[in-house]
Formats: sequence, C-alpha cells, structure tokens
Amino acid sequence: MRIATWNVNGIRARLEFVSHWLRERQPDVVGLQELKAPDAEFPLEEIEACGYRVLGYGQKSWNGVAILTRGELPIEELQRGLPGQDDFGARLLSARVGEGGDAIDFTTVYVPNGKSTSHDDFPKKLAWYDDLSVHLEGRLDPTSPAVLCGDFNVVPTALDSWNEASHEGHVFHTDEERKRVRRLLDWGFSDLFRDAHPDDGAFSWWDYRGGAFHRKQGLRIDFLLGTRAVASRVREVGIDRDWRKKVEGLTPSDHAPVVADLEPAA
DNA sequence: ATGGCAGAGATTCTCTGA
Repeated sequence: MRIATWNVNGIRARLEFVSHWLRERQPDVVGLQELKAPDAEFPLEEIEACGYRVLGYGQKSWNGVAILTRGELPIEELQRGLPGQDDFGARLLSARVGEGGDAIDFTTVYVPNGKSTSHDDFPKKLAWYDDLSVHLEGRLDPTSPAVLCGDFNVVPTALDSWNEASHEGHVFHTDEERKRVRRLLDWGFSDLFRDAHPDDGAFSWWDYRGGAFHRKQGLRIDFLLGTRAVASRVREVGIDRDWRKKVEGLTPSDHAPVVADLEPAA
C-alpha cells in the first residue's frame, strides 16, 4: 500500500498537475492540504476520473483538506475539523481507509502557520497543536494502525532546515513548536521519512521566490507519521522532489509530495 | 531591511502563505 501527503496550494489551480501525479505514482491513500476551494468547487469528477474516491473538507479562499483513496479501497469519514478550533478553518480530516484488519485510521492536517513569533497567530498555533494532541490521544490508541500526515508548519530539527543558524528561534524553528511535534512522537507516532533516513537533510517545501528550489533553500515541514503498526510495515519512504519542478509546463505547488510504501498488513 | 512568487477574491489591488 502506498500512502502520501501533499500540500497542493490550490486544488483548482493544480488540478492538471495533481492528475498527472496520481496517474504516474498511483498512491492508494493521499492526504491533500491547501485546497483553497469550498466543497462545491472541488473538482470531484476530474479526480474520480483518475481512479479515486474523494472525501473533502474545504472552505472559501484558504485552507481545506481532503483524503483520496484509489480504486475500490473503502473510505469512511471519522472526523471533520479539529474540535474547538473551528475559527482556524478547515484544517483536519480523518477517515477509516481499508477494511477489516487492514483498516487504517488516517488523519490529514494543515497546521496553522503562525506567521511570526510576535504575531497573535503564534500562540494560537501552539494551542491548535495542543488541541490536536488532546483530540488524537482521546480518539486513538497508539497500538492500533493510524497515520497522521500533512503540512505541520514546523521544522522539527536543525537538519530539516536549509539555514538553522539564521532561523533558530524564529517561526517554524522554535522550541515551543518543536515541543508540540515531540509530543506527537512521544505519544506513539514515528516520523516515517526521518526514521528511514536519519541523516538526510531533505526538504518538502521551497519558496517560490528567488530560485529557492535550485539554491536548495528549503524546509522539511510535511510529514507522514505512523503508529508502530504502520511504521513497522514501511518498505520505502521518500520525497517526490521532481514534482516540485514544472511538469509539462504546468506550475508546481511550493510543496513536494511525501510518499511511503507499506508492506501488506500481517 | 526589503522583495522576491503564486493563488484567491474582490477590483487593479489586498491578503495569505512559510
């Protein structure tokens, strides 16, 4: 089973690009973030034509998340929105994907950006993280198969930033934010990419401006987290860096997909 | 210190992103 997460930066603007990727990479379960479209404007027929079922949670202009499953893989909504955090927009969606012993509790999130450490949104971002942990710890069991993926808007360690020295203590690079990611890991999630590649300074986001991608000026802020029942099945995990480049003249997202291949459940 | 790209949405600009 192939699982993936991708901040697409606008599902309508990225439709053709995303369709190419789905057809070429054929992931079985995908968490998408930053749809930037209300549910009625989601290009449902086009994504279904790529061979996917769609569970979407969007809103006007910003935010928005979705979970796609390939072919006949069942998908059933479990949670729409992070309880108590409605004011921050459509940023969390959970579904049970697969069936029987193969089912996975799959959650995708688009964590608030925070803007800067002095901005009002920064403490609100930390509170959003606290509510996320409270919610998941209440709903999930660390011994059962679960995935938490998405755009976490935090650089967990110095290795995940192109320039920790100049950004340390600034937004994405603070101890307060890193403590929130640590809580998720301490509860029972593993960072699938980092576990497989402990020393690889790889990124999942590059600024559109100033040729950041080609200058290798990026951040690793998009993660596939899995409980032990998922992490123990990982065969291969990587970042689809080539999909941050133009494809057939189409503009890419500023994020690359993160993809993991899992062995069949025992 | 600033802008640099890109998308969306209400009007040729603002806001947000990270």
